[in-house]
Amino acid sequence: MFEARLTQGKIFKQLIEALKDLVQDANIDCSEDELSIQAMDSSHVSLVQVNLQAGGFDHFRCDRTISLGFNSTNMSKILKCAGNDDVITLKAEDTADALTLMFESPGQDRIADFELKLMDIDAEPLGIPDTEYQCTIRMPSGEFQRIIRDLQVLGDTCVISCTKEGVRFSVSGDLGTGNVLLRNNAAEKEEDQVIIEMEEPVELTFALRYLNFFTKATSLGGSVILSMSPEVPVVVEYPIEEFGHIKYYLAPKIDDDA
Amino acid sequence: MFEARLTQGKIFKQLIEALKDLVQDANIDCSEDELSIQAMDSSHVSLVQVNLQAGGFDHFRCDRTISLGFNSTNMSKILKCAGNDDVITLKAEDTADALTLMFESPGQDRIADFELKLMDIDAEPLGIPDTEYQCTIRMPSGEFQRIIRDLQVLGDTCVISCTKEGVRFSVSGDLGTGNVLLRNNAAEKEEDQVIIEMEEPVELTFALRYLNFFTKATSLGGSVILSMSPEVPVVVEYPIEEFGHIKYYLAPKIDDDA
DNA sequence: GTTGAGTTGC
DNA sequence: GCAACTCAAC
Repeated sequence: MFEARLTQGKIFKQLIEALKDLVQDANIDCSEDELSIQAMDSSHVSLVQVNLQAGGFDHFRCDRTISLGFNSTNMSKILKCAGNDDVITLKAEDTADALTLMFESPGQDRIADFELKLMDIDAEPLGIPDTEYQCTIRMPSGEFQRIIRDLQVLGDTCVISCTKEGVRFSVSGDLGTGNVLLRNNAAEKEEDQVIIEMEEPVELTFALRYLNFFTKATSLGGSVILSMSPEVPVVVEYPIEEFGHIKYYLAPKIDDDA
Repeated sequence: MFEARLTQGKIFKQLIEALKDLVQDANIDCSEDELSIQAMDSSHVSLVQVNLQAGGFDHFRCDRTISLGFNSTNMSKILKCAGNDDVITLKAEDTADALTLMFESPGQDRIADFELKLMDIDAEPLGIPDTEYQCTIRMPSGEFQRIIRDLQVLGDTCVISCTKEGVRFSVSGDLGTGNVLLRNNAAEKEEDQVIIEMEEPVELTFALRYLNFFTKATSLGGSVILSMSPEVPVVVEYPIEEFGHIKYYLAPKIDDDA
């Protein structure tokens, strides 16, 4: 059987919220080492990938690898029934067609359990090579969210160009154009830092619509890490301290103009 | 060329917010002395007029008078991309069809620049005689906002009557009637003062809808000044300390009942 | 069109 | 810290 107990149930709530707008159905894959979720969005443009290390749970048991296919809207509905301070426990028998979610209030004076019906989902083979990237930008996640939200006012496509000095987000549309430049900035507070590691400058173009979906993960942590290389998908990673991460992949638009 | 730098960018944000509900399109007119905006509201009932002295900017350069026609909704959208603590710089070439807005974060580690496409607007000839008024009331701007908001509950028309003793705002509607009387009051704090200067008592009737639009300027300053004479438009002025003002003009309703 | 969440100002 | 407002999701 599978059983995972998470004192900070809020993290699991936030993770599901951070992918439900993007993917309809997905598998929770559990091994004895970790819980992971991988899925492409409905239009097969982007990919989301969640990893939670077994050690980050307060209790974790997984007798055999198991795939639990869920509908993210329904999962979200059930998780709305959990308080942000609740302890959340996930349970499934090896052969079960349902996932049990248990919500315990901090004082244990309220215990709720829900069963979410599961579904069989064709697990798409998702080979994600763990490559080196030419540019890596760590910045405050709130800042990234703000920039994406702002630029959306002006258009639906955004150019991200990274040099040693900083990273520039540009948009152009009917009302006009916009640019936001963040300088490499080793602020005192780690959460305010903008840290760029770069071998070669990189400039890529993306659909703001998807970048905006990604920022639903903002509340999971203070930092976001963008990794870019020419002609390959950008990785937008929200690390979850001592526990894992949620990563989004989005292929750049190809400039036919060039 | 034209270039104006404003450390307190918030003021410009607030000004645009204070007129965008009232006017769709307007010109920013710049001379070497000042930046001004004048426009009638869409239904040609009221008029708004902004003046900012060149000396109030941290840098101001205007080689030749220039009119920059903008759509206030679009301007507002772009200004939403500026933080309240940002330094805002406006720039335009003499022949430009776009206005450049630059937003610098306090620490300068974030620099954003936007271009707003401009439009040609027929500048309506707006002769505003600088007359003496029979009554002038200076009161806390928050108090004025509160009164207008409260009275709107009861009706859509408001009578303002000013005597030496005080100013009375009256409304009458289906639910009942309401009156708010403010006494002449030389409070210690200047911002709490209600100061009435009067030659003859004046009583005028106005549409609350427009007075309410005017109160969008409340955050620009602690005081508002109402100037009234019989049968001419009231002036609702929000002074901006050491810098300029935003003034609204609204014609009184004529009592056919009388 | 309705509702909810986030953000921002008081 | 609270409330209003605005934007986005359903």
